[in-house]
Amino acid sequence: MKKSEIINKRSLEDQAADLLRQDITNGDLTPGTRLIETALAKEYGLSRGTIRIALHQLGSEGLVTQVPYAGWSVSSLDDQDIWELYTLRATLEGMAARLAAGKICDQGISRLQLSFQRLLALCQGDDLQAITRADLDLHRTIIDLSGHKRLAQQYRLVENQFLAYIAAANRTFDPHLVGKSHQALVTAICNGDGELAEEEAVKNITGFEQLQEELTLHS
Amino acid sequence: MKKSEIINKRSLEDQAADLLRQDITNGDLTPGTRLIETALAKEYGLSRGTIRIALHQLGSEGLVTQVPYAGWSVSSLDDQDIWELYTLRATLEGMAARLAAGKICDQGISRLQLSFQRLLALCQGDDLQAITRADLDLHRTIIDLSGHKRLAQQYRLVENQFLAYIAAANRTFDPHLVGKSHQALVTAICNGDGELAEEEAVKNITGFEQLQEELTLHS
DNA sequence: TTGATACAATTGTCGATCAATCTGACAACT
DNA sequence: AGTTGTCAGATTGATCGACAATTGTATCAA
Repeated sequence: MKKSEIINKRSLEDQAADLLRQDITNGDLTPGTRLIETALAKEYGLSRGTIRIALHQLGSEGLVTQVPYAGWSVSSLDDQDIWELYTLRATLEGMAARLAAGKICDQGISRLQLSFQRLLALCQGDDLQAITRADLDLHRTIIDLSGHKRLAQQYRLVENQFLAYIAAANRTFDPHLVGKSHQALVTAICNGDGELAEEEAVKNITGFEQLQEELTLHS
Repeated sequence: MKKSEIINKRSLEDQAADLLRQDITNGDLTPGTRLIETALAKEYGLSRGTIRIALHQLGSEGLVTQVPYAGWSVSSLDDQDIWELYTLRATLEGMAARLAAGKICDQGISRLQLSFQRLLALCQGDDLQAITRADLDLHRTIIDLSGHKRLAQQYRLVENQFLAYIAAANRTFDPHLVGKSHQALVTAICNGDGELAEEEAVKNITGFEQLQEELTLHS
């Protein structure tokens, strides 16, 4: 553990962006909410210029939208956007799973199994939020094991937008399905079978897409 | 063609970022070049704050790197970075080719063929720069035909870093190979064969990767 | 060689200021 | 009724000047 990661050296710009990002992905700021630079500056105790850079940052991440001279607002997503997030996420996760399987090592297997076991344990209960966090942690572990910085970065963009959408939509799911659906993926990676791992990762996400479709048919 | 796209309403921040981006991807600014906020502000006739936002933008695109309190510089790439760009680009282009094949229409076929023919024609000569531009245009057309905004956006990030690297490395290639290697990809998309199109797109890029490896073996 | 110090360069951050543009409300006109 | 003009308020676009924080470098002493 590096000391440099403990000591707070992050610029205020980044910290402001972090706080806002968290509020959006948590669902505290719902899509459509207006964000006023001066108001945020006063609220965070920072200058307008600092807030401005943070908002531009979030804008490039797709979390907030800017209308020139009119203002910023939390991005809202239409059906096309949701489709884009699902398909892109599937492709990126598939790639990560293939790479991770190709360079898996003992330590990697441990990390993966640990994360997976935690998820399985939580799936016995019904704390949906905790399950979601564990689910995300598992996926992030796979991305991490791929050892691909840019892939991780692009995945984070998709994931954050995805989170903002999920949090706002307030959807529910069956805890039992979540745990099982990851079994094949985890074992494929641990076995070093890249092709199968990629296939399972994609199946994992598009499976949820189908589930999503069924649910929306009712409305 | 929307009139709103003709009238110049772009903010100075964006325009400054565009200019810098172009200089970097063109190779006018080589990796490692230091960028000083005050100097740029004076050079562009803009205030420091405006330049600052442009630099932050380019930073999130991976084109420039920031060392706190020390300065900005044009990003340099090591072997790992190059590998990341190749693999990520292959995956994204593969996805785009698959999607494009799945929704190909007559107009799309026309656009694709036109772009491809232009590339073929240029490959008879030896204007390497023109060939590169035509090559990029063909790839961008495929990305466009996928109808996936986020995919296009993420691809652009990879492409720009790629361009900066290529421009700095000043590599050469055989004009004849470039034209032929795209034939299978184009026909696969026009035939609506998504699986094949994805495969060919990936093969297209990783083929260049192998070529790259051979070249680096000499050094 | 090492360490301490001083100094210059550069970014980090702030605050104030004015211009440009969007928004909404309301009046005027057809 | 529906369109157009006008006005005031809100918000961003952009500039400037100032100072603090940090890094990098050169210098000198032990």
